[in-house]
Amino acid sequence: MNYSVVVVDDHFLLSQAIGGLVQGFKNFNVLFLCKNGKELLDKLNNPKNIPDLVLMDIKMPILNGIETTEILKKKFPKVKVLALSIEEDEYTILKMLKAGASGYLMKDTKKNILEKALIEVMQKGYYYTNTVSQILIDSLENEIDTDLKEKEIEFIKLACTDMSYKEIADAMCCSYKTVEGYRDSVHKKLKIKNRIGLVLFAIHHNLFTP
Amino acid sequence: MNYSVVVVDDHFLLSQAIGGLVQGFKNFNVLFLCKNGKELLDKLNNPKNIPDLVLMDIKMPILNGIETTEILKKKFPKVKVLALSIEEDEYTILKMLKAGASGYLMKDTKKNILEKALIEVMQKGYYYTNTVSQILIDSLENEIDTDLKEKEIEFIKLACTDMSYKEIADAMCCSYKTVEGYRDSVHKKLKIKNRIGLVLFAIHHNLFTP
DNA sequence: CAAAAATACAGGGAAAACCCTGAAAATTTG
DNA sequence: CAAATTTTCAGGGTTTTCCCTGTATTTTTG
Repeated sequence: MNYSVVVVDDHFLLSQAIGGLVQGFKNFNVLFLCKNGKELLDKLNNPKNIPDLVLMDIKMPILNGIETTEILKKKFPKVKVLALSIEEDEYTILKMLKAGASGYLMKDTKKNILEKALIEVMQKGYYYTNTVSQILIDSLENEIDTDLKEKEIEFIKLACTDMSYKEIADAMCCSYKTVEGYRDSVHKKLKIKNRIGLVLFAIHHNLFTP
Repeated sequence: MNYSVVVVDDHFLLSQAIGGLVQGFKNFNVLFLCKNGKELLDKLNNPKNIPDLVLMDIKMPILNGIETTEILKKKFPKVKVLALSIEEDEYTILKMLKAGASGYLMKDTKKNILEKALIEVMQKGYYYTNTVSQILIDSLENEIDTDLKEKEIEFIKLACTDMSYKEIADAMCCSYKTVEGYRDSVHKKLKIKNRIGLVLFAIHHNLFTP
């Protein structure tokens, strides 16, 4: 059995190099490479381009890994997604797995682990490292209260620019006092004490990419 | 002639994959891989480990690419350094070239460009893409006033946390008014209008890694 | 060594951010 | 449809940030 793989990553050298590694594995061949999620989804309109597995980076321009995975799994549930990211952040990992990824490989992954992961995902349907499993278990216990509303997320993204809250209110077409309300609830939910903390949270949790 | 290459990058898959690419090039072989600058410098204490060329990432834990290159070029001026980074930020590129790098490859570099760059660096002594050349020219014209003082850089790093300026003053063992002075001069130099802008600048220019 | 420049710090005022309480208006739900 | 909840927004006060002018103190430089 031979499996086709697509690598999606905006870092060209990385995707090309990973493609090379995958091509070297038994039973796997690389179909093509993509620079971002948009490019991948466009390509998949042609049935010839549908792979068995997608190796997907998370931080990407235009359409990131989480959004791309959500759309991809809706349209093509059979295509397996293996997340491949530099960041090892709990929140992001959970988001990616919720979106439908079958596994999550970190930046310190070695060649033979990549091969093992590819094989297990195609055969068992999933591959979780110990670190990822532990995060999953912890998340069940803690039940992280991070169900941010749409408006709150929109606010956070704007709070990551050098706009004042008054300017943010204009941009969101609402009162300045409403923006203060968003800020207060976000501060409470995320246990953050000021706007700098909010920016750092947003970056770490991929709500905002600087 | 056969040249030895060392790859320094905290992203294991990337360094391994790039190592694979380089190993495939004529006249080049990979000596070893490193996870950060500290690891590289330690290894170089053994004369057997001194390569002809180092492919160096910039964002790394412990010791970053700029600092590592500075130390490396002082101790071993003959070793060529080729920067290999995800970020294409003017300030960082200039810093890296000033530190002694013989070239700067961006994230969209392709396999054959990498080979060409390696060959040119070893033969001509340098390799600059059009983008990098343009940045160099622009910098000469604009003479970017970004010679931040030590204290200002220390301040910026602290301003990237959720500390108040009062707390920063305590941390820096100086008056609150002095901290305000640092802030004002930094705002002026970098043409920034508030603390969020400063954080974003610091991230983009690798003064701070979130 | 004197002039110039850089550095550390102050006063004081305006703007923005922070943080309560509370109350219409809209939405969800039994 | 009425009750409960969520969302939007207001008043008002405190703290922090921002920004100006100005002045000793130290350092650099001709």
